Order: sequence, then structure tokens, then C-alpha cells
Amino acid sequence: MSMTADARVVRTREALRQAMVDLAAERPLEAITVRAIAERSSVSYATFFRHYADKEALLADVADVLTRDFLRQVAPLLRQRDRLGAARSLCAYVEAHLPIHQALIAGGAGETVRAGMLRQAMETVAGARPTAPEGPLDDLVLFHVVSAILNLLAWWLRNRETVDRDTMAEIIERTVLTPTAALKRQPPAALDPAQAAADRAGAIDAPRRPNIAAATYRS
Amino acid sequence: MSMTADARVVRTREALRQAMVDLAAERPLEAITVRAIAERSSVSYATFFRHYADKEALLADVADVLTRDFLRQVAPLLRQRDRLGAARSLCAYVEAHLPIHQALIAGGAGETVRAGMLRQAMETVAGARPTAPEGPLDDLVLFHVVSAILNLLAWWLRNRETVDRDTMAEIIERTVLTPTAALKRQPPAALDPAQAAADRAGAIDAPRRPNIAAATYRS
DNA sequence: CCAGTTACGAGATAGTGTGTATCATAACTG
DNA sequence: CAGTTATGATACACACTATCTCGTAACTGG
Repeated sequence: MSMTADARVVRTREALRQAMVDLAAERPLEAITVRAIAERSSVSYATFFRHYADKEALLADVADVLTRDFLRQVAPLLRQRDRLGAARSLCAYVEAHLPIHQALIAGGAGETVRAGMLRQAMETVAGARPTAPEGPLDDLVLFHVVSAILNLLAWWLRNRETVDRDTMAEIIERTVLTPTAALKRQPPAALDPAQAAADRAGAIDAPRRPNIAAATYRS
Repeated sequence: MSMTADARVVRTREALRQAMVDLAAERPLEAITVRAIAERSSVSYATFFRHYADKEALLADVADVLTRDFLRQVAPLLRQRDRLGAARSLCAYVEAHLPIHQALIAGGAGETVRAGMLRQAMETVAGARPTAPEGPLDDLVLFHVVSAILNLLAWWLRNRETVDRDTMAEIIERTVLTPTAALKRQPPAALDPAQAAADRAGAIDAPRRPNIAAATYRS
């Protein structure tokens, strides 16, 4: 058995990943063909398919390497519960590898890629959080935190002239991290009828609409 | 000039939209070809392109009709500031047209489609909100609210057996609507250094990491 | 109801990208 | 150094897109 991968394989894979990063910096993802990747990386077209099933698989690999690299750096901050520091670190990392992140987060990356990044980040955060998962809603909160951050980053990457890095980090911390951290210090409202009723009393108690009327399309 | 559209046009477009809804219920979006849409709708292949530039354009039209229909229904609740009612209405509407929403929100709908739905919802919410936009950050908050809700819905549509409609509505209200509504009653933290400093003092004041170290890919 | 306009169906066609197969050659590993 | 394995080059079948043409059917405005 060979524990060590063939040197040619690691070289080829790295060349393909680098070509993907380069191309993603100069055109939208949907305009990048396998042929172009092969040409740019000086790798044979047929060889591409010996390593990746399709373009998306390569992009997912690129995202995996990047995410792993970042999570390794931010891990100590997560353990220290330094939310603002973690947010700053995130924004700095994204800015340091701007073009590829614009493609991955703000560009039209396929569902496979996004799902992979999300899952990876969720697993890491889940492993670093204090309390064990206490219900089905905990997964949802975790999902909400990670994907909301990705959304804010997507907005930032499209409007980067408006907001600088540190401000963006603070926004992330104030609109996502701290509010959801506060949720844990409160009873899980959705499953507590008394709490929910108390909340409702605070708002304008509008008449509950019966339901939806006309369905536009048959289902 | 003809103010009224040709009857054949509305019939053809409706047939194409309905075919898209049907097909989206039985296979992933990327597996739906223009040929299949033409066949299912009993519309000629060439005729498809007389109405839509591509598959995405048709899907965007479908999303537009649905979103418009829903926003019309939820408008009174928005005016009454009934956040929980609006969230309930949203979940009910999504559930009433489940398959197409699974494709549009949780499935791999292209960037064009998602952007269209987002823009449409943002415009409506912006029109119905109390205060006029007071800064560049207001757009970001608006974006955050709408896209975070879409994210939560995407999660729900993939784990619908876990959480019922009313619970989901409450989650949306508690994790997105109310927290962001509360933000408006506080000074906009990110641009207020004093407030930010006060916040930081509350958290564990971790040493500020200098910056990111090794770049994996050249940029 | 009719004449002019317009949409539609059917079929052909060019172009592009994907994914697989084959075989000789070069490079790596142990 | 010998055996194994990755790679390069090329060819090919296939699917889908997007456009064009022409004859026919349907609709609109008067």
C-alpha cells in the first residue's frame, strides 16, 4: 500500500486548482469551461476527468482547501469566545483572497459548492461551541448563523467600496453573532407557549388571517 | 397600438410557466431542459425562445408571479406591523405551493432568479417600512432580513418533518424580525465608536491578532 | 364578419461543451 | 532498475442551445 500520493497527482491537482482560482478572477463561473481549465493549467483535457467528475467538483475542492485553511487560523479565537476577533479574522481572510471568494460567495457557485462550505463551517463551529446540542432547533440556529454570515459577506463583496473591513466585522458581530448568542441565554421561545404568548402581547395583536386564498399554480 | 396582449401569447406563457412548475416538482432544476419544457407544455421548441431568452428567464418569471401574489396578500399585515402574522402568512404560502418553492428557494435556482426574488421582496419591504432609509447600512440590514428569511425557509424546506408551520413562523420572528427591529431602536453601533467600545468591554477582550499569515493561492 | 397582422408548428442546422475510450510515452515508486 | 501508474494526444458519440425559414392557424381592430 502506498501511504504517499504519487507526486504527479498532487502536482496536477494543484495546477488545476490554481487554474480555477485564476480563471474565477477574470470571468464568471458559468463562463469557465473544463477545456479552459485544462488549457490554463497545461493539463490534458482528458486528465481533468481522471481527478474531478466535473467543474463543480474542482471548485468544491478549492473551497475546501480555503475553508480548512481559514478555520485552522480562527480556531483559537473561537475557543476564546472572541466573537469580534473571529469576525475580524474572517473579513481579513476574505479580503486577502478576494477574487476567489467573490466567485465562491457572491458569484454563482453551484449548490454543491455552497452546501460543502456550509457543512464544513457548521461542523467546525459545532465542535467548538460550549454546550452540547440540546434539540432540533439547535441545528437550525447553527445553520442560521453560518448562512447569515455568508449572506452578509456576499453583500459586502458586492458593495465593498461602501464599508471597510473592520466595520463589516462589527456588523457581523452585532447583527448575527451576539443576537444568536443571546438566544441561548433565553428559554427557547418557539417551544414555550407561555413565553410566546407574552411576546405576542407586546406586539400589535392583529386578527389572525385564516389562510391563503387563491393558488396561482396547481400543485 | 394594442394595449391588450394577444390571447395566444398569454396562453403560451402560462403553459410554459405551468410546465416549469410541474417539472420542478419532479426533478432538480439543472436536469430540466428547454426541450423538456417545450414537450411538457405542448409548445414548440422554437416558440420557447420567442418568449424567454433561456430557462432561467422562465423560472424568474414564475418566481415573479408567485412573489407578487404573496406580497399582495401580506401587504396589510406589513402595514399593521404584525410581524408574527406576516411570518405565519409566509410559511403558509410556501407550504401551499411546496414543490415550486423547494426548487426556487432550497433547490439550485440560478443567481438571476434568487437576485430577482430578493430585489422584489426588498423593494416591497422598503416601501412598507416606517422610517426613510437613513444611511448606507440601512440597505444592508434590509438585505440581511430578507436573505436570512430565505435561508431559514431553505432549511425548513429540507427539514420540514422536524418543524411545523407555526413553529417555523415563530422562529423567523424571533431570530430575524424582532432582533433587527430592535436594532433600529438602538444607535447604529458600527458607526458609533463609543458604543462599539462599550460593547467590546463586555466581551472577553482577546488580544487582537495581527493579520492573516500564509496565502494558499496567489492572487 | 373580414382583412391584415401576428403567433405558432415543424423541421433543419450550426455551434459548443461534456464525458469516455484508446494507446503510446513519460514519470514516479519501492 | 523494473514494474506500475499517471499523463498527453486524439478521436468520437452525445446532448443541448440558439437561430432560421416557411407554411398555416389564430387573433385583433375596425
